[in-house]
Amino acid sequence: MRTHERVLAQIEADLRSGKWGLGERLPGERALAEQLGVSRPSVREAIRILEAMGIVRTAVGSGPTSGATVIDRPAAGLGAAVRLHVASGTLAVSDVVATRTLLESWAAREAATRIGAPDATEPPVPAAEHQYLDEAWRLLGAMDDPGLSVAEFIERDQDFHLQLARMAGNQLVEAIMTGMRSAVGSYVTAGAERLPTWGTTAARLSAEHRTILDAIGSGDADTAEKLVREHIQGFYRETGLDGT
Amino acid sequence: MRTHERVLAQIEADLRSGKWGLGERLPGERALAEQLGVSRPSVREAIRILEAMGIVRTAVGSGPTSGATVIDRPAAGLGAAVRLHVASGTLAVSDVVATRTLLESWAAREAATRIGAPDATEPPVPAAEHQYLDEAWRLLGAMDDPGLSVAEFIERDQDFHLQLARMAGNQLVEAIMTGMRSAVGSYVTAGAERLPTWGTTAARLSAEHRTILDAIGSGDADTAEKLVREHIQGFYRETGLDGT
DNA sequence: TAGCCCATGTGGACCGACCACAGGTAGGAT
DNA sequence: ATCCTACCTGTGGTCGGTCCACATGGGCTA
Repeated sequence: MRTHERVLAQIEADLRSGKWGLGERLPGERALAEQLGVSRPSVREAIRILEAMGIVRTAVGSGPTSGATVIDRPAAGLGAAVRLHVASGTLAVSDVVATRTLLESWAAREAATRIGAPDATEPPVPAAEHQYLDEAWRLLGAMDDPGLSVAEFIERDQDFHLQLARMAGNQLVEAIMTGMRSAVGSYVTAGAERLPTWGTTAARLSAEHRTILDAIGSGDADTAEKLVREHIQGFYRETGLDGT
Repeated sequence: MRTHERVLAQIEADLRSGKWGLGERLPGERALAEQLGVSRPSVREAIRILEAMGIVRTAVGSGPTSGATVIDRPAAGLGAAVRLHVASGTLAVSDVVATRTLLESWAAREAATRIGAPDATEPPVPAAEHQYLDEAWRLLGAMDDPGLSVAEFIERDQDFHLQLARMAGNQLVEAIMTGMRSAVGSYVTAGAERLPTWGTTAARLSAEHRTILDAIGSGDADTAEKLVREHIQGFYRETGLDGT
């Protein structure tokens, strides 16, 4: 096993054992190198990987915010992986779109179910779903601004859709959605900008968003799932990003 | 922007432009460093990330297999990201299980649909689905060996389930499934080994596998999806990995 | 002609140094 | 006593160079 892999394995074991929790700082690179009996470059390579995976963030300087801090950004690693493989041609954008449709229509169903029948088994955040729902409505209002550029509209649209994923309460699904967003966001914006009738499309998307939120808010899982699927598929078909 | 990030961005751009395709080799670390006007450690850090993401593989020595070669292992990066975040406590195993259930039941539906109504729009691999189906049946036969240990059985079980995902023809879904497998495989094996009545469970799983393959083979999408969902949920409920 | 051996190119690992940066702190000015 | 400034210190960022292990392949030798 290569040196940086040993370092990585050690840090992963320490994470698993709870030695370092969220928000805490790893020892400095020099200290870590000495503790593990390896050189500083090897430690740095391991930390680079952790950083790319969204496990830590690094900062120079001194004080409590400097050094390598444990964070929780699963979407960073997932997004980078998807983005790089789309770049290399391994992953087709159409596959990403299909996966997004799948995950998000499921999320809508799940969200509607949770809203409709509040799960009493989650005491820490009893009304979290409604909080997310309110935030979604707020984002929806922000999209009505006629002065928005295409890119700005898409930005808010993605925020809205991310909010839907969040309502399902599955962090992995949320992370995958966020990752895919960062991976293919530029393709989506480019596709939207090519549309000659963008104004019409934007209005239709907003209207659909409202029907989706209504369905979720009233706990109608079947309708919510169906609407989301048609909403996403319709947009990608229109922009030609669905692989056809 | 940090130096290794510039290197990474450059390589990603080159990948996107098709400068280096699958199976080709990147220039050597020394050459790359000189071309980009950076030091070798910076190049190495960038390559480390690409390696962790499953974009390249590195090998020492000389000859055509040495150096950094472009590969396509999206599951490597996705798996590492999921595994590390499970280790750090960000992602719950139950969320991973839920996501797996979601993706795989969709894959079963998709596979059955494809088998039932062969898609003539994919000329390169006309009978790929049937090929995968045959392979799945073969794996199923290998699981009947009564001399298998729990770990060996689970290993084949995961291969079987991966085969299902493959039949859906979505590389991202397949990669996510593979990644999740590597991320939580040890939890699954540990859970299975705790079961007092493993022999009974194994026999039931095998029987369910057969009904699933039958449903897919006959193009019955609804049944295939339902069976897979119940199959997975049943197993995780039995082993207590579903979060309850 | 067959076999061996070493030149060569590759990544792997390390060392030591210097830099930029941000906090914290001690000192001086008011 | 208070505030401000200048410096000290610890942090990651970057670099150049060195040496090593390894695998190949071609040239040399028997």
